[in-house]
Amino acid sequence: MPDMEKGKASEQPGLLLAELVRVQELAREMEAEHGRHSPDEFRRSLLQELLVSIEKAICMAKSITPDVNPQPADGDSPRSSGESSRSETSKLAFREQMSKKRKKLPKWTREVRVSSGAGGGVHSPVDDGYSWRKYGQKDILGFKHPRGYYRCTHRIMQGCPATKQVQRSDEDPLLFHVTFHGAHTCLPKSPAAPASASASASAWLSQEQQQQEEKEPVDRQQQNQDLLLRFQTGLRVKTEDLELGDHGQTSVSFSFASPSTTPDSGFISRASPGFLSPTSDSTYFSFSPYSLKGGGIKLRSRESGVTGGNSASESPAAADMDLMLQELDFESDFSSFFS
DNA sequence: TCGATTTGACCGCG
DNA sequence: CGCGGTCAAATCGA
Repeated sequence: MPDMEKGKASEQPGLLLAELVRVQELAREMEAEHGRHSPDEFRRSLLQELLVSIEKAICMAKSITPDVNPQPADGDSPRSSGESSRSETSKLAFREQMSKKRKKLPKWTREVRVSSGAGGGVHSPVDDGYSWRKYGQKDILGFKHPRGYYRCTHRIMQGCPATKQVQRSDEDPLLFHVTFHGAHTCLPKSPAAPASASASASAWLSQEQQQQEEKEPVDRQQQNQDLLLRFQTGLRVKTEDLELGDHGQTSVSFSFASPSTTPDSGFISRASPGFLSPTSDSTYFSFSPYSLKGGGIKLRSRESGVTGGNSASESPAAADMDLMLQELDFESDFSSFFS
């Protein structure tokens, strides 16, 4: 079950480097934070994030180390079985390629909790700054709620392999287990000259994200802060909904319809599930939502997505990014490396 | 009109 | 053979 085989040796180094840079940034942030009176929670988040980055870096390093993954892969050679109705060999080929690739992708999970008081619990505010496109939903044995499958919107355009699965917790409807597969390779259009935070941030964000963003302009001051914080606000805060209530029935409109739902419901954004582009030298794209929170900076979140991304019936009050990283663990495949 | 989501079918793996 | 993951046609909605 080695999930993460030695990824493309050619790209891993870049990712690794990016991750290391991130680690460094986080460390600096912590250092800067040292003398300050920041909330414990904030520190803890930072630390946690730092740990995660380190772990990722280690995994990547291992993955590109020759002897760590002796298995050349593979076994899924072409199945001799008769061809399935799903005709088109090209399709099949594509699939096999995909699945083969998937095995190489790193995978990690995190649990995320939404703090919406409103009994809503209707949507999962799990967002990480990337734009995802849902491509499936399935009821999973043993789970009360269906699991949502998302992949990076830029899969086609940029061949970004990142995917994630969002599973609402059985016990706590406000808790979501998010499993990420693969790192993002999609990138901002090389922000050659990141003159302003917004500029760079926009570059990083996808079109739709921008669309959403534009509805919620970040005020100037904030932008400066953001700059300091390395675009932490570049994160899009959007709500994605999973199933609705208990019936498992789905209805997007519904979840977004509730104008009165709690303002802060929603959102958790954590960034960095993806890595920086290997080719980019843009190390400034290091998101760190926690800083936002802890730093006392509040994201104006009327667009927190709760309301479908802008209908903002919410109070302009800054939502205190109630994000909580409950736990963040690397999956078994990762642990397999350490054994 | 076009991109995103829904949803049932398909398919490989265990 | 069942389950989890993905595909893709139909549908939604901005």
